[in-house]
Amino acid sequence: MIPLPPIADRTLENMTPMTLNQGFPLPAEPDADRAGGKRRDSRIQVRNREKILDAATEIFSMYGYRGATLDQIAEKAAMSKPNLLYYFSSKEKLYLAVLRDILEIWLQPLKELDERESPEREISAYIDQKIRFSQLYPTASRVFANEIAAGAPVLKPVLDSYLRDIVKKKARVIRKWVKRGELADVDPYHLIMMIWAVTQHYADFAVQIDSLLGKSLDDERFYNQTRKHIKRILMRGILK
Amino acid sequence: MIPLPPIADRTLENMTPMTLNQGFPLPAEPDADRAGGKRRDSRIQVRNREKILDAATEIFSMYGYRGATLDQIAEKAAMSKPNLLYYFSSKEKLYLAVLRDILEIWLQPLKELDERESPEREISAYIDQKIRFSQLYPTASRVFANEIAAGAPVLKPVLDSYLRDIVKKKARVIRKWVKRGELADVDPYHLIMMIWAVTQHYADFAVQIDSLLGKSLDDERFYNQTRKHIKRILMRGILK
DNA sequence: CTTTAATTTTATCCTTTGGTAAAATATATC
DNA sequence: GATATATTTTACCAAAGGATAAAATTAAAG
Repeated sequence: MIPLPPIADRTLENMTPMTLNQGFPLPAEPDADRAGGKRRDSRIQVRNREKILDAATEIFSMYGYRGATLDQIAEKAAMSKPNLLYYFSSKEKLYLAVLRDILEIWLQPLKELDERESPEREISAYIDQKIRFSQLYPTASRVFANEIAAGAPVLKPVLDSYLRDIVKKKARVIRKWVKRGELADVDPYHLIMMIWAVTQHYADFAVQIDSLLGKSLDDERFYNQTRKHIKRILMRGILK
Repeated sequence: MIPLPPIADRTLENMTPMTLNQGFPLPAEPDADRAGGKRRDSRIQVRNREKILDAATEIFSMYGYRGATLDQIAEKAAMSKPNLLYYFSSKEKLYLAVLRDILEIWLQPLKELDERESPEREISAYIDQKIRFSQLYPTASRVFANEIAAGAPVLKPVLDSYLRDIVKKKARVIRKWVKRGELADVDPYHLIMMIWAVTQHYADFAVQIDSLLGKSLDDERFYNQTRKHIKRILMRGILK
């Protein structure tokens, strides 16, 4: 069992940061929630958990933690609510599982910034990865955005420690590039956030973009045009 | 009364775009919802509506339409729920009122882009206004973001027509600048979205930024640093 | 096959939530 | 200050939503 404090006085609803996220990025599922018995990870088990996580990601992405209902998620996953609860014993645990998955893929690209390479190559690759994430996991991106907008009740501890450390480290990399004269004199933090902002925007505001242009990143042409355009302007803005 | 179709089969919950937004940006409150009688706009009336709208904006910004509860909003507005419902007869109407207010200020700056001025001056001013909006109305920005993430159940018609037209018009302005050789060869739509993305990010992800930097746009120093940084990179990226 | 364990369904519970009715109180106008 | 109107409070209600219990079904193992 994930050692959650009692729900009553400290819930996601109340926006209080969770107390548990000590092991990082998020507490490794401590074998916890799987069906009680012995015969684990049966084919059916794996398939259903995946179905549920997908459905949950989609619903959470639209309505946030509070606005999403288990009924909706169950319906999207094509199973009954109690059946869903057989796999994830509470809405909160399900949400945690979803966030855990998202965080992992969200963080990965940043970690790869390598000061030994040229900023041109590295930042370009980073933008590529971020926009690819927006294309592949737009719902995940929105779940993340929602969590932040809600005050990061779950992720706050992660932001405050883990993410903070990584970003600090990568800011140093960028600063090194600036000192070496390979990059214009930009603030590393603002640069990183600018890249996040622009790339995530295409996932988070996909509906708006579709309204204005009738296009989405699913369209390979549009995807590439977007990618190149972002890179052109940003790279021009920051390279010496 | 705002002529809303019956709630049962067509609600925000169901994400179906509202059918009403024909008058634009959003249906002008057709005198509708005020307390029934004659003595309108009493001081108390104005004050309470404002209190409610503020509270609602804050709560909606955190939890979205579905996740927000009237109890929360009432509490934040320091009044009882039935009292709140005396001023706005339903959650849906309240949400509409909030969105109406937001849309107005959100749209304004874009309209002002003027092709007779230089792009340098105009785009710079536009960025200034957008970042100022993020500073002054971060919650409004998040309500907007939430609405879009939810599939724009209310704003879709507005995006599809009104916003679309404005953006199209302004894209033409930008294209003109490009043709005149005052601007690098950028795609107008992507440029506009890039500006939206970057400026709104500072409102929508304020919690994340606070985690990473311990700063917010409320801090005048940080505000100006941010503003200048965004402008420096973007302007450098797009000016000839 | 039979037996045991895993999965799914059905029925149900309690709390929250949007909303109403009507009584009570405050405010303004004459 | 009496009367009419506007505002606020109190008491509810029905539906939705998270969760549980236990029966029914399905799948796996011997």
